[in-house]
Amino acid sequence: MFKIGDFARLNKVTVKTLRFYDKIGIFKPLEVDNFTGYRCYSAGQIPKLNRIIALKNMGFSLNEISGLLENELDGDGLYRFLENKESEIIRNIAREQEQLSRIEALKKIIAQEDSIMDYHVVLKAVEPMLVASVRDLIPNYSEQGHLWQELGEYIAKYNAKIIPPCFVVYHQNEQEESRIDAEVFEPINIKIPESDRVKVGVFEGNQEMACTVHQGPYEKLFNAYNAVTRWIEENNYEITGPNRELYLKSYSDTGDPNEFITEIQFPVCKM
Amino acid sequence: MFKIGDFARLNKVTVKTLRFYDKIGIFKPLEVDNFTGYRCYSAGQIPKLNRIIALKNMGFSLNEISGLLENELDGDGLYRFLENKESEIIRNIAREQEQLSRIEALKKIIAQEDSIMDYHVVLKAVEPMLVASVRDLIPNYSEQGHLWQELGEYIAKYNAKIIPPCFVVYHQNEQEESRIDAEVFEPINIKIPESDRVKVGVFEGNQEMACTVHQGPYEKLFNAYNAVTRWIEENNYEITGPNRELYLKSYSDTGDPNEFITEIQFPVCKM
DNA sequence: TATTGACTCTCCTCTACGAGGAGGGTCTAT
DNA sequence: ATAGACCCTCCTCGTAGAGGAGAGTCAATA
Repeated sequence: MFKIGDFARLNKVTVKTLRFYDKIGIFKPLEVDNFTGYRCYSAGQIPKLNRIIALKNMGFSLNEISGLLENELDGDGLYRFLENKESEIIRNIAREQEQLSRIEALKKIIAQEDSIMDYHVVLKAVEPMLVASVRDLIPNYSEQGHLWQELGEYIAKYNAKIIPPCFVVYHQNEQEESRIDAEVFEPINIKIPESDRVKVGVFEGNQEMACTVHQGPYEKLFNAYNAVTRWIEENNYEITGPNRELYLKSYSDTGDPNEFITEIQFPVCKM
Repeated sequence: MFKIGDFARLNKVTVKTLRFYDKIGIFKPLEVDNFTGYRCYSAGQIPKLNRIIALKNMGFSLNEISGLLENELDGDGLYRFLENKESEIIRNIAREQEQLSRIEALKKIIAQEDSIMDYHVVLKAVEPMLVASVRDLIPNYSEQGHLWQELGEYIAKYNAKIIPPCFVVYHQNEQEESRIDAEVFEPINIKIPESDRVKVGVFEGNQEMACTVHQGPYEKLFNAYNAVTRWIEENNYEITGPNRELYLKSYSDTGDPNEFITEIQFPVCKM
């Protein structure tokens, strides 16, 4: 018979651990002195404690272990249990590899240009949403005000409500290189009729969008584009469609272009 | 200005998360209505939130992140910080690879012989300890009683105290194959003189010992040996010295060999 | 026999990152 | 006026113990 300290030394666990295992009922002392409360362990209990430690070293939680020890499941059940835990661990490792690749990407950035963390890229899922849109060719990026006006008036006419933020998609424009094929979108709350200029429908979502946020005038937006496309490359993602520009704070909110907030989103998937 | 729900939707985090970040002070709303307590966020805060999320995706804790955001450390400091986190993640991955290899080993065992978890092998560190020992050639494993008696009497003569458990090391015996070169050990509490039969000294420890516990008569001990050596092989360890047999419960504690408890320990290192 | 040091007991708080829910106040549209 | 959607604070819960306070117990020594 061992007192708790000796038993702990023998099995290379702490006294705290043994008391904790007693408390949660996974491994109880053989007997407890009624008067002093001293715990008493026997050598015959060592195999069970060893089992617990071995399973813990395989990554099982104490909850899972006590289930395993009590349920006495058959070979097949145990086998499936082990395989589940394996795939869980494999998922964890994959997540950690992702973390490593993101850290590597950031390291490269600060090593090269010492521009410390101006942009941070995150992955988000974007839900499908009901939108109204107007698409047209414009001579340059600045001249899209009339499209917004046209779209806003149309939505107002039908008493729909705009759910910010609004955004733009720049389509590939192969025929005409001098002008930009822009489509401006407003998310709305109810379905309204279409016209030949205004399309209404559900804008599909994307499970993975690589996003970053730019603060300042639109002339410097290219920095944000550089940051995202670089991140996408260095973390081994691929662009799977046209990107969006979300206007989170713009002319209608402030007069100072330094306060403009714009989010860039690229639909991507892991290569 | 956004209410908490809108801001959460926009950034793909939960309301709970924003409230929590407010509470721990890592990301506070721009302003809080004095009367209603409603939190109010602005678009200008999105870059900071994005930074937080990006760093979280690299595996940093919120504590580390708030340190990073406040301290504004230079490129070098940040670089070292990133490298520390990388090596931490790499250690985690290594640990999980270990878990996988142990699970694989267990899977093989239950697939092959369906002997469900009779033995569990764990790694322990063993401390150096003061011991007295007697070494001799014996005709077979059972005939070691006289060695124990000789050792016990010698120790008693010098009033030293025995600190269980006692153990045996079976040395390689090249000259004489018919007899076994056994050395029996008792850990003791004080230094006593040596004799030509009894050696006294510090028995060196081992950082890594692969251990398992056998319950039952000594005739079946070979099963435990099989389990350990197999585990060592399948988890890519190497045996680095002679093994020990610890008698945790034996003749002196019980008359029933089915209650004997014996631990097998092999010093190993990762290949 | 008294004391000392090593050991043990219970009970409390702490860790990280929120999730889930209770109970109650607020806003907006019908 | 009311319903539904929001918002607030405060509480508990999970992992696997670690750390410490305050008090009781045991064995050996002075």
